[in-house]
Amino acid sequence: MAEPKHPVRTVSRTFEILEVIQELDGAGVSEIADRVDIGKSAVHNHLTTLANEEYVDKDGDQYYIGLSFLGLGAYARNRTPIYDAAKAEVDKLADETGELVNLLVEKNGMGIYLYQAKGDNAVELDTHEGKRVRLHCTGLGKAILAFRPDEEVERILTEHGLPAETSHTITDREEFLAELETVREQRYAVDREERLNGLRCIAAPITDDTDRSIAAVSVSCPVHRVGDDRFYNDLPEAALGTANVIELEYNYS
Amino acid sequence: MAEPKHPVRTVSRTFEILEVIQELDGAGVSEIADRVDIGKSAVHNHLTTLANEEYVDKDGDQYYIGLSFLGLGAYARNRTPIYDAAKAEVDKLADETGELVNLLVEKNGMGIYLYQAKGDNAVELDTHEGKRVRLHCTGLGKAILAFRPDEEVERILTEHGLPAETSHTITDREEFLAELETVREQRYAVDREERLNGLRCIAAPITDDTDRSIAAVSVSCPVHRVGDDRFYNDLPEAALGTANVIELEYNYS
DNA sequence: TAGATTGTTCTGCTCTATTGAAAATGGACG
DNA sequence: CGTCCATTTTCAATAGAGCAGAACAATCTA
Repeated sequence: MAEPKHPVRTVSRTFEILEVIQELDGAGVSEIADRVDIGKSAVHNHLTTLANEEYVDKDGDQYYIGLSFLGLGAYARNRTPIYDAAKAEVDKLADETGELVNLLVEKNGMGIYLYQAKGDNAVELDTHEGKRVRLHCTGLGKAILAFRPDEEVERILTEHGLPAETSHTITDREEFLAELETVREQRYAVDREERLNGLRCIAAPITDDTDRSIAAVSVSCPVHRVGDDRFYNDLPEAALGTANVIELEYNYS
Repeated sequence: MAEPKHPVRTVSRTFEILEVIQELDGAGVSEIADRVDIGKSAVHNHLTTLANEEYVDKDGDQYYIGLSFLGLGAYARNRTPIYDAAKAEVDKLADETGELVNLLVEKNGMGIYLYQAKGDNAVELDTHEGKRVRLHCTGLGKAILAFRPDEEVERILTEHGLPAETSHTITDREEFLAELETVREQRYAVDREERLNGLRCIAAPITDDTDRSIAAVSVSCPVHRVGDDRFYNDLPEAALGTANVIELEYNYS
């Protein structure tokens, strides 16, 4: 998006404040004023206004993100057609594997976790619904990029780069493009601790009837608990099966 | 919440715009300017600013709620302790009954749907996660109010009133309080088309160790498909069982 | 009790958001 | 192809809104 010609600064500041509150997991006026570059009284004015409309909860001297955002967030998610088609299947896969199952979509070159379901043994991660991640360092992202036109992949890689998240992250462009080729061949992507140490995933793309990816599902599990046998044999099959069912649901109903 | 002494009007206007977009399910500049009482160019400035930060998606001339809100919304929900304890059980209940299962919490005297899971035969409703409803007209709300101190109930009823949503809504205060007594006795609440014609629900409260309600779960189903037998015998048992498991999970872990 | 920290209120100044009109844009239709 | 109409987008001027800073209140610590 091009820079707005006449930005409304107050709006940006408001969301800046909200993001700080989220980051700090609840915060007070002074604390926020330190991080956002405006005075205490201005922050205070913002917060009382937001609290009045229930966009933040005030508990004593601490302010928290309000549940009103759930209305907007859930609404935005429900508008995403793939969500409706995928949710039940993602739940089922989490149930069957016992692991953490994720659904990711691409928006403006970044990945957004649209939904996740926890199986009984699911790892606890830093991911949560709505979280944004770079595409190159997750299995999900690779699965999505593998089924996009070359020029689109180039554009995204150029815009967002390939910074290393762990020592396993693929940071070389050529190497990454070769990896996408592999993904295309086997129709699923593997994340070998490329975003988080100790975590690996199997991800399968969900494509439309022109074979363009619109989302991806993954099963994430800790390296030390799930051995190679299950990881390289059972999980790809499970993920592919789920992706397939979702595709059918999405494309033909 | 008391009226802010120094409200930041721009913030209110921004959220007003966002709510209009949600209500209209996507809207253009003029359309929004008609509903919000400010000029087109001002609306345009707001929208470009919001789009720049990806809080709205621009598609041609239409603006839509952006997925960035999912991050804030899901975060707010995860901060609600009952969510984590309840989600898996709600899913299970939806699976077993095949109906629509809801989880509601109270905030500032109103009900907020925190989560819902659809069974195979689930009705399609106007409810969605994050939606706010008055407590008096839903089984969920009655289940929550029944396990709150009298003075709190009085305060909420006074603040929000008991407007009729359908011809079955209980609008008389005395009658409503008597209904709560019944709910306390049987430990579940029945919604007999009190919020929507053709829809009835069984709702069970989820209480903490002082027997104060913190949420409620319900099973919703259409009158014409689910007969009295199943409705009055099977569903209460199922809902109570689920509420019970959630309580254990919530209070002792 | 003094001192430190944080939240809240207040006032005037500055700069921002808004208005209103005019210029682009993009269909729809003959 | 060009003419409408409806819409979005730009622009300049101005009213008024948001902000900084100081003062006050409240709470906590030592």
